[in-house]
Amino acid sequence: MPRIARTSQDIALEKERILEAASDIICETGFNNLSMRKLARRVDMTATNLYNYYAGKDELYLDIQTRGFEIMTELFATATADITHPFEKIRAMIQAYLDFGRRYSEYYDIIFSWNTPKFADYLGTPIEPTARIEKNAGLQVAAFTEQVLQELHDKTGLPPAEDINFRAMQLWTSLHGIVNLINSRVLQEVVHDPQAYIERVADELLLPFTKTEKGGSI
Amino acid sequence: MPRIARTSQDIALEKERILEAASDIICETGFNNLSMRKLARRVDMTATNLYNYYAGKDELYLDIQTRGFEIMTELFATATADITHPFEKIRAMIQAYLDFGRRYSEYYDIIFSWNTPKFADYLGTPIEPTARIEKNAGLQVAAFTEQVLQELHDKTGLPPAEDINFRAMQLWTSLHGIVNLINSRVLQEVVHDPQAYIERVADELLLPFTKTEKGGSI
DNA sequence: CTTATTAAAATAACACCGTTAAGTTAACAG
DNA sequence: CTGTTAACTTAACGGTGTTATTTTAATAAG
Repeated sequence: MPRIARTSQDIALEKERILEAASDIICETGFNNLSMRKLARRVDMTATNLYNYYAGKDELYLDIQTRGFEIMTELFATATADITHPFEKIRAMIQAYLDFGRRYSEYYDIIFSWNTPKFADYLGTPIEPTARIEKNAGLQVAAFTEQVLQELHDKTGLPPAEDINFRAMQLWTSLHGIVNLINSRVLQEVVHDPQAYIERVADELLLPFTKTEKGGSI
Repeated sequence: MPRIARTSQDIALEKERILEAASDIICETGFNNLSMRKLARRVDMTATNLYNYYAGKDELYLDIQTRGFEIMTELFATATADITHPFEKIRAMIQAYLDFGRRYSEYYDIIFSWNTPKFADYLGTPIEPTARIEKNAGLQVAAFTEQVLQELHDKTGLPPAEDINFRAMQLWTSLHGIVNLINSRVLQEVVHDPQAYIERVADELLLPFTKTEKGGSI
């Protein structure tokens, strides 16, 4: 005799609708202007009712981060799709990373902000599964990078097999430093020609993958 | 016949007291737990009365950032004080930067967070002077770094004079990438041995300052 | 010593925030 | 038609930054 519950698929669909609206708000007005009340207004329900779909703002954040990683993965994939030589793939991925960081800066900031929840914060909580999905989405990006480095190693012997992980991480942390400082509007105040700076750093990041490990003027 | 206003020095002293309390709160309970009301409670006044000293939370942030830069400058100074050779000074500064980023992570995060006010946000506002002080404190750190690179150049010819600014910025953005990812608890989830990773990156950052620009195993 | 003046501090209030508890609406099986 | 319960809303709590208004208190002049 009771009212029948919606299928979990229907619920997922509604969550998707909410997530979409949250993404819109973030992209339109920035991450700081996302509030449960505004989000609710946009999906035509009460703020409290959102809690029937998301356990809280944190779970929403996790889904947004996952979405960000997915966008990133896709950007990596399309950027390297038409390229055969792994060295050029790496070059393209560097550009794709910088591109993502700046075009999707709101996603980027949520993902790497220190006051945004991270996987480890949810171990043993009800939303640990959601957090795990987020983490895996991130690891996929790392795996993609290492895979390309592996390709290059197989083809040219560089980087050494034992350096693949290190080089992938180095690419990541180096580019992250730049993107983060750009998005926080600090780099612009200190570096005279940010674009030129970025290009040169990008060039030098490729050096460990060249034969001589030197060269690469400018 | 009116009550006489306090000297601007006395006001500065009271602002200093407030800033001190704010720093304490941040260091004890984290940056996110700093609120005007909590701060007021700690300095024994009302939240609204804080506005007689600080135009708003933003101005407070700026002062905190300035303080952070000052700590950083001092750490750089003491780290290099007993070192004569500029190459070793650079090595020490790299360690000092990493040290600052982790020991004073709350300051670090405020300084480089994208949702914290930056100099450019206050051009033309009443607190532009405060913002300018903050900016200069930051530039001083950069200047310190470039100065050491200049010393090294004068002594060894490396780095080339035209690269001094670039190398200083590269040191900064590279190390920032690491510190930021550590503080946001992301690096730990992806890099197997963070400490080893950091040490190797630090080593490689020194390569452009060595004769061969190669070498430096491990 | 009182009083007018005014700086410094406090009170009250506004509009927001994330979140919870309790109540309402509405759909469906029997 | 009715009992059950899922889905949703209303009311509320304690918090936030901030402004307008009022009170308190110090001090120079009379």
